[in-house]
Amino acid sequence: MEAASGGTSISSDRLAHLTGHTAAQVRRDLAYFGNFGKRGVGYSVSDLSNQLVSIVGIDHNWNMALIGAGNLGKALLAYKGFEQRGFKIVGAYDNDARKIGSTISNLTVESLSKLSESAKRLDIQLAIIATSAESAQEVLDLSVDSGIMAVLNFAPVRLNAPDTVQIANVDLTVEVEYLSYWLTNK
Amino acid sequence: MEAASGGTSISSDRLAHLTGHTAAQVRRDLAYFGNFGKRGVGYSVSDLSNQLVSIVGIDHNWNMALIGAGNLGKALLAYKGFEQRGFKIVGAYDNDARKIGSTISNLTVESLSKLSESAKRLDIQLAIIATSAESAQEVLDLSVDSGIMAVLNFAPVRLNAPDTVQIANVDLTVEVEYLSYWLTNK
DNA sequence: TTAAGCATGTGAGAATTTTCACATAATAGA
DNA sequence: TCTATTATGTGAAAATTCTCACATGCTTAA
Repeated sequence: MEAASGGTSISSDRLAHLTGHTAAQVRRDLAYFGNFGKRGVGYSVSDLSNQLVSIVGIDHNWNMALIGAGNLGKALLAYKGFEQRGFKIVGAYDNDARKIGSTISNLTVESLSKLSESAKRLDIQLAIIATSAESAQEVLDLSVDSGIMAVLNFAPVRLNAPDTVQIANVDLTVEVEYLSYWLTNK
Repeated sequence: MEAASGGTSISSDRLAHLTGHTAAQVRRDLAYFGNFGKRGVGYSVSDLSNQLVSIVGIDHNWNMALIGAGNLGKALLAYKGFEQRGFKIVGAYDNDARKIGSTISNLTVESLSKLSESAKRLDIQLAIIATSAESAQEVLDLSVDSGIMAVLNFAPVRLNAPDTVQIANVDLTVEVEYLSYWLTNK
């Protein structure tokens, strides 16, 4: 169980068991990024972790803008999971005059018109869109204009962006609909 | 543009454009469930919608239990998207004595020990797990024992359940990590 | 030093998914 | 009625993804 680097090691078989994949799949996927394992031994847990952290790019902090300070936006501001992994929400923006100026989790909600200036000043690379479906495309366009290159979209719409901007969609209703399908057809 | 049934119709080409897929893919996927289209015309929007609503099983309501009344849980209770699509949260549960008895969005948070009885009484088929990663497996086991067959899991862990129970995972950190990878390696 | 045991990394093949391309059915206009 | 046009549904090919199985390298023990 001891790897050369001193740490405990883990086999592809065990990783597969833990993640719900097959051992061959784990080996192939890891081999895509490099030869991290040691034949006859396995993968050094600490080495592997360091390598992956570096590859995924979470070895340094990213600054994020939260756009949309409704229920979901508030929850995301309060959510500790992002910051733990190096994703820090440094600005919150909304178009609703009743929300602008209010403070949530130590951040003051600003007018959306401030986004472009803030993005540059605060070095924001990533935006979270937690607006309604109707406003989302407009907000995305503004984000792109502000130089933001990656977007986490919670609005239930397919957004159009240039290829230089990456969008990850989180659609909660799609997930429950999948479960509904399963319950219906099981 | 008019389909036989009277409604407006839409082509696979246009559906593809709207959803970000190819026309051939749209046709094959729809054909898997039945021959909904009309050659030379397209798909009747209203017919297609009805068919899909029925296949996905959202032509009737589902009752859900929310487990974990932290920030995320509160946001999910306040989120309108579920109810709009026929998913109704009819019970909220937590183990934290400070949360039990409090009211969020017209629902009183109950002790987790009440889940099993409530699930039967309220005909709950679906659970949302919005607890910490540490509690999630335990909460899942309890849900399974309570007869719940489908689970939407927000805790960042891979849960083990019998094959008769379906789990959909929503891991927000995975999504931002994907964006981080993209920003790092673009 | 040698042999036995272990687990990686990876060709080769299998399985799955996607795309191509066209026969077929429906519609509209002359 | 006949012709031109349109867009589905689907075989067949292409591309991609996953699995099998084993040569290879590392470790331990005698």
